[in-house]
Amino acid sequence: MTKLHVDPRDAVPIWKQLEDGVRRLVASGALLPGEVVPSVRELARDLRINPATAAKAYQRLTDAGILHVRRGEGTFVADAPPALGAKVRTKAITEAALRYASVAVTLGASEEETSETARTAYQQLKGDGRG
Amino acid sequence: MTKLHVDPRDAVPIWKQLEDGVRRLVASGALLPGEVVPSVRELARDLRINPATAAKAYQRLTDAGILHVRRGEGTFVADAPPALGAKVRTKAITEAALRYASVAVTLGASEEETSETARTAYQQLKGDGRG
Amino acid sequence: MTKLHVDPRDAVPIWKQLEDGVRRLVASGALLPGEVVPSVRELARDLRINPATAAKAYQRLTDAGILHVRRGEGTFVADAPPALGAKVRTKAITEAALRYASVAVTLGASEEETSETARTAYQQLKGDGRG
Amino acid sequence: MTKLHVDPRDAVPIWKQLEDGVRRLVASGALLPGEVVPSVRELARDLRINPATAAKAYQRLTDAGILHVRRGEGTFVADAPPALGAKVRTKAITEAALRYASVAVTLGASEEETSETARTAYQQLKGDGRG
DNA sequence: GTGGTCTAGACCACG
DNA sequence: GTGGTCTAGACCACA
Repeated sequence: MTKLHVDPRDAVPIWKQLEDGVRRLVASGALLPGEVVPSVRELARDLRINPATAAKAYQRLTDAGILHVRRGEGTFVADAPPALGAKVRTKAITEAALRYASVAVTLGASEEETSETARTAYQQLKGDGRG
Repeated sequence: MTKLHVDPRDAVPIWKQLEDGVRRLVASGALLPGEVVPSVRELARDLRINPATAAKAYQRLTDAGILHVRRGEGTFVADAPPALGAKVRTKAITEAALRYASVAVTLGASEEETSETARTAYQQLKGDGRG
Repeated sequence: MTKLHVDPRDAVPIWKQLEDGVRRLVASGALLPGEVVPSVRELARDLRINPATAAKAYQRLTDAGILHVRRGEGTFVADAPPALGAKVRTKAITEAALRYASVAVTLGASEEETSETARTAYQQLKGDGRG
Repeated sequence: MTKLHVDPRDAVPIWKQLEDGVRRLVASGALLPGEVVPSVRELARDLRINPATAAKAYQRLTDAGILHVRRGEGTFVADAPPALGAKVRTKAITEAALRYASVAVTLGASEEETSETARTAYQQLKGDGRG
C-alpha cells in the first residue's frame, strides 16, 4: 500500500533510501498532510529491516519538518511541509543535474538524449502520485 | 593542466571523483589516445590528496582499459578506449536520470525545469572538452 | 476558564505541562486555596487530551499536596500549599537558569539580553495571575 | 582536555547532552574552527558510553554544519559555523526564557532573583571559553 | 586509524 | 500499541 521499498544491496544506505522515498511520496502528493505513515515497527517488519534503521529515517524526516510525531499515537505527515530557500533549491538541482550530465557525457549521450531521458524519468516519478 | 579537481567534502569517494573525471576527459576528447596523464605522485601533489587514493583511481582506469601503463615511461590514454554495450549504456543513463529526477521532484521542480537544467549541465560539461 | 493549555507537539510530556501549569496558577495566586478545579473528564475534553493523561497530572498534584480530593464533591486547591526547602528551591532555580543560559550562550546572546529576556518572560507569566 | 562530560542518569539523552556540550564549546570559542575534535571511539572510551551514541551526536552536529568530516582523517570544527536566522534565534531564546521563568515563578522567585540567577548562570558558562 | 551502517535486543515514557 | 534511547558487536569504505 505504501509503495515503499528498499534494496539492502544498494550502495546508498537503507535509511536514506527510505528517507528519500518518503520525501518523494510527500512531494508528489501520494502522501497527504495529516495522513498517518506506517509505524516504525510495521515498516521494519514489512521491509525486513531493523526497526532502528526505519526509526533513523523517520527521525530525520521529523527533524526536517516533513513528518511529525504524536506521542503514543503514531507518526503523521506534517501539516505544512517546509519549503526550501530558493537559492539552496536551485543549487541543489543544479548540482544533481551536473552529476547526471557527467554520467551522460561519459557514456557518450547527446544533448537531446540527456535532456529527454531526464524528462522521461521525471514523468515516471510523478506518475507515483495520486492524480 | 588537466582540469581535474576533486572535492574532499563531497559524499562520493575521492578515488571515484578522480576516476569519473578522467573517464569524462577521455570521453569528451579533452584527453586523446596516446596522450600522457600525470603520474600518481604528481597528481596527488597537485590535488592535495593521498597518493594511495590517486593510485586506486589509476588502477581502476587501467583495469577498465581506459589507461595503459608503459613501465618506466609513465601512464597514457589507451589507444582504443573500449565502448560499452548498448544495453548497459542505456541502463546506466536511465538510472542516473532517475536519481537526478528524484531530487528534482523532491524539490518541486517542473518537468521543463528538470529537463532544461539537465541540458544546461550537459552543455557546461561539454564545454570542458577541446572541440 | 482556567487559562490552562498544553502543546502536544512540545517535547515535554503533556501530563508534565499540565502539572506545571497548575502549579504555576496556584503559586501565582490565579487559583486560590479552597477553589474548585475542573474534573478530570472536563479538563480532558476541554484540552482535547486523553483523560488518563489529565488524571496522571492530578494524581501527582494530589500526592504533592497541591490539590485535595473530596470524594463525591470534586477536586480543590489545598488549603496550605506546601513550601519547598530553601536549599532544594535554590538548586532547582539554579539548574533551570543553567539550562536557559546554555541555550542563550549557544545562540550568541549577550549577558544583558540573557538576563533581560528572563525578566520579560517572568513579567509575562506573572501577568497571568489575578493581582 | 575537552571538558565534555555527560550524566547517564540525567533525563536528557546522552547524545543531546553531548551535542549541546559541543555546541557550547564552539559558540564560546573553546573550540576553534579547523580544530580537531576527539574521534568517536576516543570520546566513547573517555565518557564510558557506546560509540554509536557519540556518533549520533557528532552526526547531528555535522548535519547542522557545526562539525565536518574528512574521510579517514577525523572530525573537525567547521570553518564557518552557520548563524541562525534572527527570527528563529529570538524565538528560541524567548521560549527558553519562558521555560525558565515558569520554573522560577512556580518556586516563588522574585523578578530580580530570576533575572540575576540567569545572569550568574550565563557568566558561569561563558567562563568555559579560552579567554 | 577514521567515520558510517546495520543488526539484535533491551528498557523506558507516553497515551 | 506508539516512538526514543542505549548497548554490544559486527562489517564496510576511506585515507
